[in-house]
Order: sequence, then C-alpha cells, then structure tokens
Amino acid sequence: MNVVLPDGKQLELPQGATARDAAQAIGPGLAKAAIGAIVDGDLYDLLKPLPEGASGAKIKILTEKDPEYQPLFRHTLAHVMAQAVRELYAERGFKPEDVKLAIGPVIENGFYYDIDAPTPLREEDLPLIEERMRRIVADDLPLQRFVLPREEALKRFEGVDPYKTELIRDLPEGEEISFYKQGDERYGFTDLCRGPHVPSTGRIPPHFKLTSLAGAYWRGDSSRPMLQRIYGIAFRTKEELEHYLWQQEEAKKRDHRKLGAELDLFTISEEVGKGLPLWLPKGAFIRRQLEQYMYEKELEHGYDHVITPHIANSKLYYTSGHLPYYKDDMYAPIEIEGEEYYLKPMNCPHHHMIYKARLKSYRDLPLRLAEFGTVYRFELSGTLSGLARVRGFTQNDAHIYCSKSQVKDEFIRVIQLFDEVYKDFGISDYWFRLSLPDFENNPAKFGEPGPHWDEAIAAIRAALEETGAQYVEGIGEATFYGPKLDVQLRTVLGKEESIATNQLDFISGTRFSLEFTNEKGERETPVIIHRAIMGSFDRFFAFYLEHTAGNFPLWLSPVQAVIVPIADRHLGYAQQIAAQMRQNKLRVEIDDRSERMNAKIRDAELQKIPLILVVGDKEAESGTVNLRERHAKEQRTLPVGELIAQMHKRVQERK
RNA sequence: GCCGGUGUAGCUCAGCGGUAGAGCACUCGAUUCGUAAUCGAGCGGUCGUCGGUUCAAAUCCGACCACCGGCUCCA
Repeated sequence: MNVVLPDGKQLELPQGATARDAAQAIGPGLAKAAIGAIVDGDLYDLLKPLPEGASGAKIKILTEKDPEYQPLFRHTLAHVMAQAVRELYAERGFKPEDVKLAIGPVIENGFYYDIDAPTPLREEDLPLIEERMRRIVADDLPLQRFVLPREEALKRFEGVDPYKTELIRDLPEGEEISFYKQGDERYGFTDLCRGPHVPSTGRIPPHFKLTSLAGAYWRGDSSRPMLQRIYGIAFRTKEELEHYLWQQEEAKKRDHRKLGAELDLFTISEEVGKGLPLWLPKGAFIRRQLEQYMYEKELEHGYDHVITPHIANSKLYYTSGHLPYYKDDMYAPIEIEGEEYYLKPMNCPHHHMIYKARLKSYRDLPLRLAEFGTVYRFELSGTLSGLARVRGFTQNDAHIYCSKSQVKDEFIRVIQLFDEVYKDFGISDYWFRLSLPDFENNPAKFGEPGPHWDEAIAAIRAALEETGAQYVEGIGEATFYGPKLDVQLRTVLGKEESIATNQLDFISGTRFSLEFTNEKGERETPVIIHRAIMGSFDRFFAFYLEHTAGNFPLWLSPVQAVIVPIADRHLGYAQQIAAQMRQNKLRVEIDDRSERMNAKIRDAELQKIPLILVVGDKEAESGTVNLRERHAKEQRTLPVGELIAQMHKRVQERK
C-alpha cells in the first residue's frame, strides 16, 4: 500500500505495516524518535497496523515534540496505574486477578481507571501507587499489541473479570478485539484495549500525578456495582503540569462558596436544612438587582409577569404528568383537609392555569407569562453544592404560549434575549445544546416518533441557524414533552455546566386542555415554550460570582464606594460627602474605625469594593475626593460632583 | 442515595491518650497616621452528635449528621 507523507512524497509499504514501519522506511533517525502517528486525522500508535486499504492515506509521524501525542501516554499511564494497583494488592497477599478492572480511558487532562479491588482503596494508597508507577516507567517496559478471536478473548476473562467479559460481549460482531501488553507475565500487565499507546513505558513523561479517588458506578448505572475510580493528570512537560496545578489553585480561590463566605453574600445553615441557602444582606442586594434587571428586560421583550403560590394540590401534577413519575424528586406531600399538596417543583402548571383562567384568542398570542418562581426539588444529598445545586431555588421562569407557526420566531426571540442578557454580564463563552429524544432506548419517556417531534426539532434548529447561534446536539436528554435547548458554559474549574434551559412543549397544552380561537373561529391548542434566561437566580449568581471572582461591576456592588478618612478630624467631611452621594442613590460606607489608612484600604480591597475614596486635609479644603479604583495602584483627585456624575454614567453603562 | 476524604473559637489552622492552643475577626484602651495589616489588653470552644474502650478520650473504636471530591440525577 501507499501512504502520503506531509511533504507530499509517496511511501510504499507492505500490507499490515505499522506506523513504526513507515517511520523506519523514512529513516533510522525518525524511527528512533517516533512515538505515534496521525493517519487521516486519527491518532495511531506504532504498534497497530495501518488501516487496510489505507492506500493514499495521509500519514504524519509524531515525535515527542508534537503535542498531539499526549493521549498516547495518558492512555498508557492508565495501564501502568492498573499494574501498580495489582502490585500493591499482591503485596497485601491478593492474587492479581482479585483486582478487577473496568475501564481506564483518557480524559481532558489525564486519565482514570475504574477498579473493583478486594479491599477498598484508600486515599493514602495513592502515593504508594504513584511510586510504583514511577518505577514501572523507569523500567521502560516495551508494549506489544495482539489480537484474539472473540472466543479466546472471552476465555481470558470469563469467571475472572466480569467487567472485561461484559465489555467483550458488547463489542459489535466483526470488531477486532485487541490487547496491549507491557512487560512480561512476571513483571508486566496486559489489558483489553483499543489503544493507542506509547511504544514503551519509558516514553511516558514523568510529569503525572494521581489526584483523587472517587466512587463510580459500573457503566454509570446506579443499580450496578460501585467501583473505585482513581483520577490522574499527566502532561508532556513539567511546566504544563505546574501550570495546571497552579490554575486549579487559582480556581479554588474563586469558588463561589468560598467567596460567598468571604464577601458576606450567603450562608447555608444545617438547622435550616441542607440545600436551602440563606441570602445575607449583600448577596440579597445583588440578587434583587439581578431580578430587577430581568424584570425590566422581560417587560421590554413583551412578557407579562405573574405571581403564583409555592404549593399546589397534587391534582395539578397528575394533570401535568409529573406525578407519579417525578414523585421521588419532590418534597413529600402535605395533607390538608383530606387533600394532598406539594411544594411546587416547577412553575409551568400554575402558569397553565393562569392561561386557562380567561378565554384566549389568536390575537392574545404569543402570550408570555413570566415569574421569578421559587421551586423545591428533592435533589440527592450528594449532589448539593453551594448555590449551584440546591433544593430550593428561584427560577427566572417564563412560558410562552403560541401557535405552531409562531414557534420558530419565538425561539429566535428567546435566543436573542440570551445574547442581550449574557452580553450585559460580560459572559461571552457560552453555547447552546439541543437535546433530542432517544426513541430507541427510552420509549417509555419519549413515546413514539412523529410529526410533532419532527416539527418541534426543525423549528428549534431553524431558529438556531437563523440567529447564527453556536450549538451542539445531544441524543436522549430531551424531556418527555419535547426537545430541550440548554445553555452551556464552562466554570472556572473547567467543568461544563448547564446554566439555563428551554424546552418546547407540545403535550401540556393538550393535557391541560389549553385552547385559543384561531382566525377561522376554530378551537386550537397552543404550543408552549418553557424558557429560563438566567436559569435559576441562585445558580446564575453562583456562576457569575466565580466568573467575576467577586469583582462585581459598579451597578451590582452592594457597597459601591468606601470613604476612608485619614484622621478623625476628616470624619465630618466624610459624612458630608457620604450624605451627598446617598442623596444621589449611591451606596457608600464610611470606614470610621480607629485604624491606619493602610489597613482600611487593604480591607476595602479584600472586600472588592469598586471605589475607595480617601479624604484628608487636601480633599476637605478643596471639596474633592481622592479616588482609588479597585485593584489599581494609581489614584486621581476629583470634585465630589464629578465623581457622582461618573458613577452614574458607569451604573448606566453597567460597567 | 452510593464510594473516598474532612469536621478543634466567627474564619484559617496547630495539638492526635494525661488540666484545650495560635493568628485573624470581635470588644475595650492607647494611637490620628496620605494609598494593601499601629500597639496593648480582654472576650470567645461540652474539640460535629450519640454511644463504647480506658483510671483518664479532642486524641482509640462504632453509629449517625454535615461538608468536600466524584458517580448518579436534574421535569
């Protein structure tokens, strides 16, 4: 067969040749330096034969200088770790096969392996495992790849490792079943593996570290065994590893739970209940600002605001179809006068009843009902986290009732509203995820495919295309009543998170017998768009707090400025300008503690107050303030009136 | 909910079988100072909870609770 090198040269190779053979054919120097290859865009190792019929394939030999080879050593490290764990247990008197192995893939910055060990792994085992790993790397065990027929492959694992057995059984017929072996039977490790790997363990850069031990269900299914997952990170260079660790440290400083405590924004009290946050005055102020902002935005965009109670009769949720399917995710019912009431887990049914309260004409549509609706959901205790995952939260909720022909335009308006709002908050790195139904694997949830699904999906796709929004698609995450459009972003810790969600609903209209009279005088059922721009105020606030590291812009800062009098004799002047600023609706505090100015400035900086106003003799005489901006060393002096005008301008511009 | 880890003063942490400690914060006093921590004194803890072992438990053991890292879930 023929392969094409990056410089366009053709290379003739025998059938079954590997990338190693290709490198050798090019030259002995390259053969020595080679560590992997890119073949038609796919990462290959030196051990696996190039794809059959690869004639004309473009091949690029990788050396340690090419960052693309990173997954190779991360993958091999997972194997090295598995070997190390087996060695550790062998030392503790177990047989190697007592340590059962599930999967060990490459992930974003490293790798993990899911392990079923005879005794639980403990955190203190990690350094022991890491030490053995370093030795295996130093011993430079060569890797080999071999293929077995399905029967023989199964024979290796049957009755020994149920996980590998299941993996092989689930491989599609005709799929090649390959193994990678490092070292030998006496000192080494063999694993069922698709590859690719580095050619020997000595080629793994020593810049790795085991980071954590965690539980993980076999195949992510909570009804199956809980395995132990060891996470590791690995990089090509020491600098990359150190940079990553530094980044993680920095990110931890921005954790909204930490900042929430440091800046007196919110607290969670065990006595109130877990997942039920308490907003302290400063946090509550910002939350109110967010609500006020959204309230005005929604007015501009043609929404009507409604208010509904926090609980509802169980009948409402039978009508909606949420009971009994979501009963386990709701707070237990309250029995009153022989009837059951639930804390509301969502606002839609209440809004549907508002729609229904008066007869509707096509002239009323689209009808956009919005509410900052507080809902309660019984989330699993292990998932709760600060304000980002709670059991009681307030949604920036709205339901848009419209005709089928209006769906696309309404979705466009929703997407545009996202753009507008997120831009105002300086959030630019977000994308949409269109979640589609999975009829094949979950017919109970999604029912039958049909034109309503097709039309709904087509309308959302059209809206996304027309607005040019960035989006990805995912199968199986739709709701039972329609496709879902989530808004995704990345937290400071690099994790992808859904910040908001929108759903198209062609079922509730029927379930609740919602109607409108169309142009022809006929009764028609509206389609409903569930939309939440900020998602929940709680989670949005958590994200935004991390995004800004607590450096809120002036319009959102609970305290916009702190006045620092240099000595007590300047207190009168400080009070005078504070009064003047407050009359102009500015939020200002005076630091009148018996502290040195340096201490006051330091504390104001730590509290991330946007403006520090130092006043001393010079300022009092001239009616000015000395302004020091947050995190800026330089200062300027300006008249109080001008300061007020500048602050107003910034508040206006939301800067 | 499940797996692993952690719970000592409001916060950050030391102490890890023999009478509970430090810094910061707070209160009081002194200081009145020009751009990131002035000095001194005082207040403050049934060491997460309950039970066990021991002459003696913050310290060892068990159960529970909360939190952290994951898994799972997210209408």
